[in-house]
Amino acid sequence: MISSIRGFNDILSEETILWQHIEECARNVFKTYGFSEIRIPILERTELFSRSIGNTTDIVEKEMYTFLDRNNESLTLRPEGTASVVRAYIEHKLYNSPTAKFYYLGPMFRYERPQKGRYRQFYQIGAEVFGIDEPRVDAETLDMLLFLFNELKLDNVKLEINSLGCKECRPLYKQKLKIFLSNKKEELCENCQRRIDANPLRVIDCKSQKCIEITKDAPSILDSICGNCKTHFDDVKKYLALFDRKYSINPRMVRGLDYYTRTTFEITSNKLGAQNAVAAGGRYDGLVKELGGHDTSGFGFAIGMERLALLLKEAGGIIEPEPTIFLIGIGEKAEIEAIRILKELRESGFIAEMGYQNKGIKNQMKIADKLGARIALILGDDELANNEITLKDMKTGEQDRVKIEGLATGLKTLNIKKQA
RNA sequence: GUGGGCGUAGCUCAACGGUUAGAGCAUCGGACUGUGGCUCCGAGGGCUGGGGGUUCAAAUCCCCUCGCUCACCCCA
Repeated sequence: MISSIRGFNDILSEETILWQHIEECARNVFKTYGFSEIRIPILERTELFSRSIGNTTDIVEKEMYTFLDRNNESLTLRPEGTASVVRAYIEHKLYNSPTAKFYYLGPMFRYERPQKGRYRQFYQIGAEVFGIDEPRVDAETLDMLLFLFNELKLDNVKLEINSLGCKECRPLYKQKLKIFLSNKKEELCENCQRRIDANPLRVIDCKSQKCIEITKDAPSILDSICGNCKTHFDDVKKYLALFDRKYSINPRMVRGLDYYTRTTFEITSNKLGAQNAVAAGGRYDGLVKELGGHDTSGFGFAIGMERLALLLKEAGGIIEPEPTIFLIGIGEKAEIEAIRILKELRESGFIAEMGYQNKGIKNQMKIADKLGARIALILGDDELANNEITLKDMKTGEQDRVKIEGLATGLKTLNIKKQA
């Protein structure tokens, strides 16, 4: 047996029904906020990711699916979506549009050890806004994301925000923190001793009780950012209040991608295991320029599809299957007429299935039952002789003969079609 | 890359080192040739993840390997 490769999963119908529901909700919500869909390639030049995400990040250093194609060019399966959207924005000179707001959805690839809510091929729904560095954009985009969660009937998630400052003030904070940490180096956990140089911000995010204790009175980034960044952050909070969104401030929240500036955020749940973020993102004001465009600001987020689906299942959000009509034809003549009816029903928008007559009526009824059919239609010689068909309600067990002519119209009044 | 837990039928799980590896659910067939759900009867389905070793004898003990899973790391 040939199996799928590690961390690459088949999404089966039970799951795809939920995924389609999520996607449909997302498309509708994003549309009302003025976002349009962009479809970006799955493969990009490796350089795009190393330059945007950051050469020293784990993603670029050890998690990318990178290979040489037949032209000896280094290509990479996208580990995230933002870089590609930014590239497309620059490449197609989309900065001429007054509203540069895009959303995308699709698979991403990272070579990591799979665990709960983390796979090597995983799906994200993301959105990006370009060209406006107003703090209202941050709040408005967060409002959109939270509205999507509202629409999906998902509560029990929480929004945490932070500011990482800009390219002027963050290095100063990093330095300050490094000095603080160096003095306590011996007391930190093994991981964090290594992190002091590699990624000092990570230390204040460490889960080890020891490190939490030690970093209690470490300098906070929010006390260290510059005046402009501080004003921006205060305004984001002000606008979030105007959009009536609740949040908490977490000055210890760190993001793994180098391009983030100022506002960053996470939406987390305690139902997700160790990978507790269902969505995350932030502002990236230097990225467009870094990738060769004008000095254009950006703000965006990505939602983890598998994690979101997990939460919806946890919350018991079961999607009702659409009602089905099951046709049973008895005998050759009846089968011919049943096929005609089957086609007519489908073309009228009903979900219709038909049994196989050599199975016998009893077994066909069983199949109808197992499929969860709402209505069974039975056509035999008796019915055929009178141009009628037996209509059985599978819930109540009641049945009646009705005229074949006008059947589809009649069924519509029974209200068994999907509610629009 | 590191560590823990687990691999027996499609699924959930039994089986002290000792008959032909079982049960429930699911599937298929029958009781019931024009009527589903309930009940009863029957059937199919297993290289016990793979390889090696110990033993008269291994699903069971040992070693290796692969896979799944959770966690670290990291992240959506």
